[in-house]
Amino acid sequence: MQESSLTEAKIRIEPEPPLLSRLRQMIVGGAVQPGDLLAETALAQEFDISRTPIREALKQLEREGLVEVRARVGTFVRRPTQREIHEMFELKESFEGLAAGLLARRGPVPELEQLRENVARSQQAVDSGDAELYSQLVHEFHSTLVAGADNRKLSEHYDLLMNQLAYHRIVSQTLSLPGRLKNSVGEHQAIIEALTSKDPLAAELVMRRHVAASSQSAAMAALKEAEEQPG
Amino acid sequence: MQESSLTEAKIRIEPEPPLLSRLRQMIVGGAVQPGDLLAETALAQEFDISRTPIREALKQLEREGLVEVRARVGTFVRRPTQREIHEMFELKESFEGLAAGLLARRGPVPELEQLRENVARSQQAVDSGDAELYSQLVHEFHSTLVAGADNRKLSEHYDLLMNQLAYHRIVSQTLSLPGRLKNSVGEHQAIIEALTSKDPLAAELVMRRHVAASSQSAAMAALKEAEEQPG
DNA sequence: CTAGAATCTCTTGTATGCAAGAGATCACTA
DNA sequence: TAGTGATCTCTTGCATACAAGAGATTCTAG
Repeated sequence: MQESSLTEAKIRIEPEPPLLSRLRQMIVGGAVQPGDLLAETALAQEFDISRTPIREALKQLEREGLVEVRARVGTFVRRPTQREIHEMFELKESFEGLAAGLLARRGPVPELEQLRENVARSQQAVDSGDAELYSQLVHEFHSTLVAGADNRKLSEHYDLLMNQLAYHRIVSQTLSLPGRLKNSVGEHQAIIEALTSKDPLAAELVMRRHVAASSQSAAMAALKEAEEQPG
Repeated sequence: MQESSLTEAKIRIEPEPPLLSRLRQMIVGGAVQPGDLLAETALAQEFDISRTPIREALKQLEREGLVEVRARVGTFVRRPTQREIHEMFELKESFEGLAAGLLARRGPVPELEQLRENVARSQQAVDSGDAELYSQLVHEFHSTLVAGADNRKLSEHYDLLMNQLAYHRIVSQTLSLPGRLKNSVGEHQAIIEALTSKDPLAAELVMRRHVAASSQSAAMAALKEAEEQPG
């Protein structure tokens, strides 16, 4: 292969093609349902573009586990199996545990203050009974925590995972046992305390216990959904 | 979107397109070096196929972090930054720790016997001074352990990670401090004991300590390589 | 000799036509 | 009516032509 005469490529953040983002959002946002056909021709017309870029985006989404491309049959929105959901929750626990450990090791960082503000707002949401807002804040808490680990590769893997869990997150967060809601605020508070205690391993274990607990109710919600919508 | 009239797709293992595998192997195997240009036209001629499938494979590899596609300039083999290498070793520790915990929780499984055989052969390789074989067995030990966790999503993420670390694994395993080699056999033996002790958390911690230790020497090797081949 | 602009070449991005196959539909037969 | 076969339509897979831009090169002016 020919050696490039260019100097080392500068590190640039490349914006993701909007087409890919839009298609992904259609899936994780629930605009299309598992089992739905995503035909290249139809999408090409809808986005007023040729099949080629559509095709590339769909291939990408296949690699992300969001769709399944069946040769000469069609591209379908994928529904994770029960087993995959279980596996992904195990990974989620590991990722967020790692993030908590790394964050605790970093010491005082801006993200910690964001987490504190998040908990305060979450408490207000619980007090005012705004389940929708609370659900959003819970998601934000976990995202902020992972971002605070300051490990981009971890973030990449985490985003990949959470996209696949997205539609299940919707049901899990909203349908989870009401009793867990206010309890969750307390757990988030405890997590912050562990993060500031400068004991990374303790922070990791507290985080993992929290994720495992919330995953349990989320998995139950996912199971319930699977029963209601038999494939 | 039109609902598919098909019954739920059966779970089938789809073989990966050989083209993609071959291109990936060219990169992780070292046939092409970081910075090298992978021009679609040249590859199309080399593989006697049109640009379209080549292009799709390259996009895939970009998503895997192995190449960088610069619009209207070229597709180049990517060299991970020092920071990324550090981040990936952190992830590796987490992944293999999770795998050890899951494997320990599973109890007696065939993979454990494979690991014992691996250690026995590794000891022979050390005794006979076969560094090449030993390096290969070390890799096999870790692969077997992750596979034994019986979590496919974990395996997917792990494979993704290890492909990116592949060319660094080459140097790290072969160039790592000779003193660590025989020490490593002992550590592998200790890991197996922890895996059979039915204490998942202990197994995880032992595994993570081992990975962290070996990562340190590997990171040193990667750093050394980076100095020798300035971008 | 140097600086700068125009040009030129090589690259990827996109559109489109055709091939091939999977699956649904419909006709036909026992 | 049930089963079976051919056909037909819709899908993705692949090849290719053209567009557009980045960067190296060359030419020109000072």
